[in-house]
Amino acid sequence: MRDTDLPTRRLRTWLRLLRLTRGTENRLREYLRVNHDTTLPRFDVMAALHRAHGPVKMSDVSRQLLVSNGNATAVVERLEKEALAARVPGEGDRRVVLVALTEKGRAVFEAQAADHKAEVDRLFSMLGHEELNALRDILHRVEEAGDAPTG
Amino acid sequence: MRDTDLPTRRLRTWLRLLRLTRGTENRLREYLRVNHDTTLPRFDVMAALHRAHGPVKMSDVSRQLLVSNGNATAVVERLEKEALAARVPGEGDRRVVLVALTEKGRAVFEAQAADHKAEVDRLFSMLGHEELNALRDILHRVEEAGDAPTG
DNA sequence: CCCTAATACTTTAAGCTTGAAATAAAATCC
DNA sequence: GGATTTTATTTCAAGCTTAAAGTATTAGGG
Repeated sequence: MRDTDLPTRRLRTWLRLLRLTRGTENRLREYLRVNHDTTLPRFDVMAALHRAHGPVKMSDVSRQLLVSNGNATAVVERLEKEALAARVPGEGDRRVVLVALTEKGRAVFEAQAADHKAEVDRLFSMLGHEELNALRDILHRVEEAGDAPTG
Repeated sequence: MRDTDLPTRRLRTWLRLLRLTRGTENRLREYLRVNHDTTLPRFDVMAALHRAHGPVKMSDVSRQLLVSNGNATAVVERLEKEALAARVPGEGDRRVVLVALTEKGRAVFEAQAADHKAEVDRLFSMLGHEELNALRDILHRVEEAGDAPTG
């Protein structure tokens, strides 16, 4: 396959990338389910809230996670039902709704996050600094392209 | 961030990879919806059937796409309802169910696939042979690891 | 052979996700 | 400053997805 044209190579690479991502997500989902009785969407939203060190607009949650508005609403609703997150009305703009982790949510997330990081480390243990550098350069190149898929 | 430790770098790289994949999937979903009135799961299943050049076991579909058995059943059911795919009972083993594209399904898919490939080519147009080579090496390294997430 | 275990698939309940419509509030424009 | 448009969020219907339980069939071990 030495002379494969670029479009074909790009397609094949994308399919392999997608497969790697799906497989990794499956492992992490299983890990979070078995060890922390939670799901990836919940974990992702809590991670976004934790990262922010304070209340976050609903729209920022969905923008960051690249999911729809309705999705953010739904997941936050479930987190609220378990007292892991709480909604606060926006101060200046009354259309805005802010979300933040509760005390309980912060504690629960930090325990999950430590384990999650260790699991990711294990899943990608075959990649050292050199490979990570190469991957960093490629991701950077994709992200900086005007119509970058990551917005 | 020059001295970031490996576990942290692996986690950050994974998060960026996930973001790239989600963004790309969002674009392709939108593209298929607008231009071909179909969805990614349907497209993925049809691609697996098309690739096989003949009937495929249900279990092979789910294994290939890294989704659950029940999911494969559900998506195939919808494809069947639109006469794009058809189920055939397995010959030797009566537990087995085989699936294949119909004539219509094959024609429909081939049109979709050509456009899909062009769109992927566009989304990754910033990657040339050199970057694809680097990415190929990294993916290969991950895949060949014993506990590779891609199974 | 018959019993048990393993395999292939489907069904079900619950949760996830999207796109579009609905609601509400703020910004813009005569 | 009242009408229109834009922005922020929620609601809704439909489809996607999983994990677990259920059904049917085959394989293996006395």
